Formats: sequence, C-alpha cells, structure tokens
Amino acid sequence: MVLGSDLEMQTGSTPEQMGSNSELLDKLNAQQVEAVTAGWGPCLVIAGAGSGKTTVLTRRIAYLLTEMQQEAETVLAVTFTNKAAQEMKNRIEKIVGWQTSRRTMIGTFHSICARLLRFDIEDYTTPEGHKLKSNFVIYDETDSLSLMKGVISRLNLDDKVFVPRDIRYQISALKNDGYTAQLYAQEAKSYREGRLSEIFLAYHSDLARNNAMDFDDLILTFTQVLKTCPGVRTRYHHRFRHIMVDEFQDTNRAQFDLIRLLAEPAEEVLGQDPWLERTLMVVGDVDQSIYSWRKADYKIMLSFQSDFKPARLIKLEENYRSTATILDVANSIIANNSERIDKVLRCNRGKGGKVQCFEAQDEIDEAYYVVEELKRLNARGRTLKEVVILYRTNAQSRAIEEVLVRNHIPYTMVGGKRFYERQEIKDVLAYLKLIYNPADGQSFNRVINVPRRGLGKTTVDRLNQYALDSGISPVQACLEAEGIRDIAPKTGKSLREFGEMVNRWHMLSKTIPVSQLLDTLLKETKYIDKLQEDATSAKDELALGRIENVRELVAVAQEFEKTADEPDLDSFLTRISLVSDLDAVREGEDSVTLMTLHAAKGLEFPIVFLAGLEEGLFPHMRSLDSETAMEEERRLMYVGVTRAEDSLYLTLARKRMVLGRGPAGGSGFSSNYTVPSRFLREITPGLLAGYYPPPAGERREAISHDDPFVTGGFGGGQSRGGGGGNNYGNNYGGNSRPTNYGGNSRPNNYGGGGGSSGSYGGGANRSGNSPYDSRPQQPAKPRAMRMDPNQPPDKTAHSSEINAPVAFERLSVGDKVQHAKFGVGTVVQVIGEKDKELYNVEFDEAGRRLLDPRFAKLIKTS
DNA sequence: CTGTTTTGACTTTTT
DNA sequence: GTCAAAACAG
Repeated sequence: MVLGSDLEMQTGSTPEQMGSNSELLDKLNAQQVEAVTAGWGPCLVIAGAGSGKTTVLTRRIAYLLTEMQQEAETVLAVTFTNKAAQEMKNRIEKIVGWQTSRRTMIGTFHSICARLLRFDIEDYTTPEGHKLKSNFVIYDETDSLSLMKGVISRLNLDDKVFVPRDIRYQISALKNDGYTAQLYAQEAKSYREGRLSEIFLAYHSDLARNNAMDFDDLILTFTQVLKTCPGVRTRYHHRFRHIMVDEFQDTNRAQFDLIRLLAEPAEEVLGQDPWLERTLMVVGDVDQSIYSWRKADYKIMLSFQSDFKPARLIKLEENYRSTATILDVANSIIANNSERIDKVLRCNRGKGGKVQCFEAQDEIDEAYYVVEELKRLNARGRTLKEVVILYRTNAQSRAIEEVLVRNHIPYTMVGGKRFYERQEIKDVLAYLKLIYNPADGQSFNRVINVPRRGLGKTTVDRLNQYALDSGISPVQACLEAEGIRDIAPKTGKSLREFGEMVNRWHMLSKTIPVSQLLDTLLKETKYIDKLQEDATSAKDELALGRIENVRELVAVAQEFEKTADEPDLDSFLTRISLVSDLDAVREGEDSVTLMTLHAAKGLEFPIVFLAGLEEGLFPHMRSLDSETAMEEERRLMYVGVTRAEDSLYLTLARKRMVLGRGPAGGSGFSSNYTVPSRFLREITPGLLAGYYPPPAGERREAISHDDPFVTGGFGGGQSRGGGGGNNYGNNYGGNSRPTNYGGNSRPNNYGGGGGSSGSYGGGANRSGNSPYDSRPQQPAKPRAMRMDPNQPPDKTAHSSEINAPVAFERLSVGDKVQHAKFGVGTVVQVIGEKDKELYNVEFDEAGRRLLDPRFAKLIKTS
C-alpha cells in the first residue's frame, strides 16, 4: 500500500497527464524502475514479499500503453485470483482511463481461457474425437465428481479400489501436468494405469456428451486449440504481444505450456530481433509457492531464464510493508527450508513492536483473546478493517465467528463454504446451466425432480438411457417421453411438460436479462414457495436461510447486469463458475476480515492474527511425514507472517475440538493436549512476546492439570503511562461466556442442543458466505465496538505501545472471584509485583489455577 | 415415488 | 457436529 497510495491520489488528473514518464516512475526504487521500463524480450522479476510487485506490474502495463505506445489489445495479464485481476484493472483504469483499460485482457488463467474458448471451441476436435459447442458449461468439483462416480460404476469398477474422489484428483493432476486422456492412454503401463486411462477416456467422453468442461480442461483444451486449430495460434500470438504473469511460482505445467505457446516468438526473421515489440514478464517469489497440491511447481520459475533465452533478471528486494521485527520472524522461519534460493529482503521500516504470542485454553478461548485484543486496538484508534484473522483450515473460522458475533463485532469472511456450493444455489444454477446448455445431464439430473414432480430414479434412468440410445439431449428426450415404452403416460406427460418449460426458458433467455429469467423460473417452479412451506412446517429448519440465499443470488444477478460488460447468461454462468471470492470486502465497510492463509496470498493488513499454531493443524497433519510438504507448510507460514505491516499476533490453543470429538491429533490418553507448532520454535526467541514454546521433546504434561499455569503475558509490558488499554475486564463480565452457548441473540437454532455452532443461524447471510455481499448481519452490527474511521491510525506510536500495560482489577488474598470458565473461586496467593501480578485462585469446581488478570477475566464478587 | 432414517464423509489449501 | 447422499420403509 505504501507504493500504491500515490497512484490513488492522482485520480483527479486526466489520462493524458497521468501517462507522463515521471509520474509512472514516481517514488520507485532503481530496480522497480528497471522492471517498469524494461524493453522488449522476456524478463523474470523476483519479487520478495511486500516489495511492491503489484505496483510494478500495473505501472508496467501503463508504461507499455503510454510510453511504448502499444495498443491495449496486445496486453494480456494473468493474475492468480479474480479479485487480484479486478484490483489490477481498477488501478490501470485510473492511470490510462476506462476507454483504454477495458481493451486489455486481465484475468486468471481459467477465466481467460473460458472467455477465449467461447470463440474457438467449435473449430476444435479433441484428441479423443469429441466436439464441444460454444455454449459449454463449466463443471465444478461436485459435478465432476458425480460424473466420475457414474463413469466408475458404468465401467464396473469397484469404487473401493477406484475411489471416485481419488481418481478425480489423479486425473486432475494429470491434466495439470499437461496430459490429455489420449496422451495418457499411450503412456499407461501397469494394470492400474490402464484402468485409470480407461476412466480418463470415459470421463472425457461423458464430459463431451454433456457439452461440459471441468476447471482443468479450460487450460488444457485452450492449449490444445492453440496447438491444433490452424491459424488460431498465429492469431493470438499476433494479438498478445505483451504477456505478464503474476504469482509465477504457482504456475503449473499446463499453464506454462499455454504461456509458452502464446509468448514464444515466431521463427526468426533474418537479422531481426525475434522479440521486437514483444515482451513477457513473469513475477513471483519462490518462497511463497503454496499450491503444489494443485500441481504448481516453483521449479518452472527457476528455469525461466533457460526456457526463455535472453531473459533479463530483476530482483526486487526491498520490503516496504512490514516492520523489521516481523520480517525477522518471517526470515527466521523460512531459513529452515532447504529447497530454497537464498534471497535478501531489505527492510525499509522501523523495528516495530514484538510479535505477540498467546496460548489459549481452547479454540473458544483463543477467539476471546483475539476479541480482547481487538477491543484494545480499538481503544488505540485502530479500525476493524485494518485487521485480518488468518487460519490454516476453514473449519477454524467457526469458533472465531461465534465469539465475534457474540461480541457484536462485524466481520467479513472470505471463502469458507462457498456460496455457490450451497444446495439451493446449486439447484437454481443448475436450472440456468440447463437452460443455457440443454445437453447438461448433470444439471438435468439435479433439477428434474426439484421441486418434486413425481419423477423418481427409475423414470430418470430410463429417460437417460433413451437419450443416450437416440443420441439426443435429456431435455429433448423429455419432449419425446410420451412415446417411450416403460414410461407411464402420466409420467410421460410430466416429463414433456418439464421439457417444454425448459425449452420455453431457453428461448426466453435470449431476450430477457438473467435476473428476470431467474424470477420467472423461481415463480414457475414454485421453488421458493416450496421452501416457504418447508420452513413453516418446520420440515427443514434451514429453509429460511435457503430462501435468503436464493434471493441473494437474484440480487447478484441484478448487480451483475448493472456492472458487466456483456450482461448475458453466458458470461454470468462463466463468472459464477470461476469466482469464489469476489469483492469480499466492501468499500467503506468497517469489519474484521477472516480467511485462510491461502486466500491471503497477495494481500496485506496492518494487523494480522494468525491462529491455530499447533502441530497437526499448522503444520497440517498431512504434511507431517513428507519433508517437501513440510517445506510448503513453512512457506505458507512465511506468507502468513509477511502479510502483516505493523503488528502480528500468533495464537495457539492447548486443547482443540475437532469435529466435536476431542482434541486434534488425539488418539490416546496422553495426547489430550496439543503440541505447539514447530514454526513457533523456529522463531528467534527475542522476537516474541508472551508465550514461547517449551524446548522440543519436553512433554506437554509438564504443564499439567494440577500445576498452575500462566496464560501468556504481554512480554512484561513496559510501563508507559496508563494510556490506551482499559476496562476490558468490565463490560466483558463473567457471563459472557456461559458454558453452553444458548445465547438468545439468534432465535433460530441457537438456543437448543448444547453449543450449536450457529451455522446458518439467523439465516443465509451469515457474513461472508456470499461472494458478492458480505454485509455483516443484523445482530452483528457494530454496537459494542465503536471504531471511529475518522480517527487516523497512529502508525508510528502504535508498534511500541502494543506492549503497554492493560488495566485490570487488583485483587488480594481472600477475594472471591468469578471466572467465565472456571466458575467461582477464592484468591489464595498473589505472585509478582504490581502491574505484573498473577493470582493463584482456588476454584470450587476447577481446582487451583494460576491466572494472569490481564487475560483471565476475573470479576470480583466480594 | 415419497418421506424418513441411517450412514458416512467431512476438515488442508482453490481456480 | 454438520450436512447431504444413500438406504430403507411405506
């Protein structure tokens, strides 16, 4: 942001003024200038965390358009997420104006391929001999998996031996490595490979019959189109003369092949530079490669210079983002990786405060710690939108969300159970897909009897068989259903009516906007009415939420019509299929952001919480027995740490519930407690304040039940006139954490059976589930938190003040106290001097505990 | 064919 | 502990 901000200040100027050389290079360091102004030819930019690579990329594009007088159509920029693409588009628009920027092509590999395939797919025949039409649909993982199940059972293979899920993954991996079904068939040697190849082929013929592609096909197929369709490659090759790829360390083989086909210059014209008026710039950081499970391979980046011969190398090594302490933490961790290129990252900021580390009792306690810190930060004038809470697995968000809701802190969750993966959204989208592409059998099967039309499995099977035999689409088969033997006349009529309905909508879809199409189909199918019935008859307690979600989808469609370049069904479906995290954070909305570490790639926040630093969770269990996987986890940790600008908090829980079943990693009696993450121990000791993990090998039981324990402290908080911190013991009272969370804030399904997680509680729009609208929900309105956005954050003072003492209620021996978790007790001992006191409390139920009043919420009752 | 009950998968990360 | 798919009963 340090670098980005100056661009934003220029919005008042006209595009002509903006393009001037001096402004494009304003405030850049020498290496950044070199990258922005690099001449023709290939160029590798090694950009460490926080080194301003987004700024460099956007200005590079602007530079090409203005200083180097290149046409906007010749620019192709590949980003890792749709959100990054949007961000880049916006920034470029500000520099060169909308008229120019809209002509560039910026997007993810997937969305770019999807868009281009619509034009060229009909000229293409797959190596297996299939043809697709331009109205193909994109299958997500669920669609693809159910197709796979069908294939495996059709081939009479045992789904215990050939687990559809695993097979799907293997085939996906093959495609990411650049294998088509046909190519793999030639290489398959062993028995199992032979079967796999059969499945691969059959799966693809099924996809083709449905006129569908999965995610991986988008890239692979477009690459094939370039290779095999005459003239296509030349056309695009001629058009895209300036290609930029961000996050290049996470490129896989299939994507690299594609880039190579597009970028590599045509054969040399005698005596002329083949790269004349052509450029290829790839940007990345090997230490941030975290997608190898998707077949990303950072070695592709390492060999870039030999793959593209006269490649120039530029290193951006100055970090403008984080404090020196945060960088030191990051560096001390990543240094433990061996598969690594040594790299310097020079810090451009002050030392900053220590990184706070806290050990909580359990995941709820951990969340409470975060909330308490949020309140303290608030008191210092920091706003919620400066804060992100990161975690390794999506499941971890639950406890945090619960506590945030309880404390009325608005939040925005990125990812999670994705909006479009919900049952009701998939239903409605399946209708749209079927309308768009009547050959889509998966969607057909999904909606044929939703809502109930009296069409069961037997009927559908027979119909599908008929469709298959006659080589027609399932929708067409419906129209002919009354003539099919074995189908009762009455059933046939229902089928015909369904087919006619879809056909009618199909025609309609060409003339009316998507949102109206949605309205029509929801009305005619009575989809919402049925849900309403379910809701009132209490059949489905989630029904109300589902209605909300469907309404949300209609709103999304309306929004789409307003903003999209081509607001048709076609681009709506493509977008919905490929977007998961669209504008997660609304401009101006003051809320905390929650997301996984993976989702945080490329982002930065002044204040970062990183939760769940426990062995088995982070690093994740599945990486424990592979050194390569462990190094990837470590890179993930590196990514997490380097998101932080000013303050970083690391937390872990002594106990953690997993699937309601007890602690993670936990078989056996002795492993009731979690083990602190090895990454904590890898941090140079002086950099952490609060908790520091015991030496390796020391058994966790050393801090056992009867022994007193100390909740992590604030690194001996330097006394500094009792400013910032304040009454957090007070309004937080002992009752804010009742043993069962039967809170009354959400009437729906919160009250009942012990500790309900509140998913869907209060309806569908549980913050952040919608990719489009993440407004915090009504009960979470910022009531308790009044963060004043007008009050500027105090960046300079902040980092040192983080260690300031927190006010707490002073106690002495004999005082009766109430604790949220341990109940009622009596202080039996006071340890340590003032401001750092610890209280030894004898609880009626929970025994004797040593507590730090700056964390433990002790309410004096006598 | 529908409605209910039971099983079982899920929790690594995402385009 | 949650959800959806599969299995079962009517």
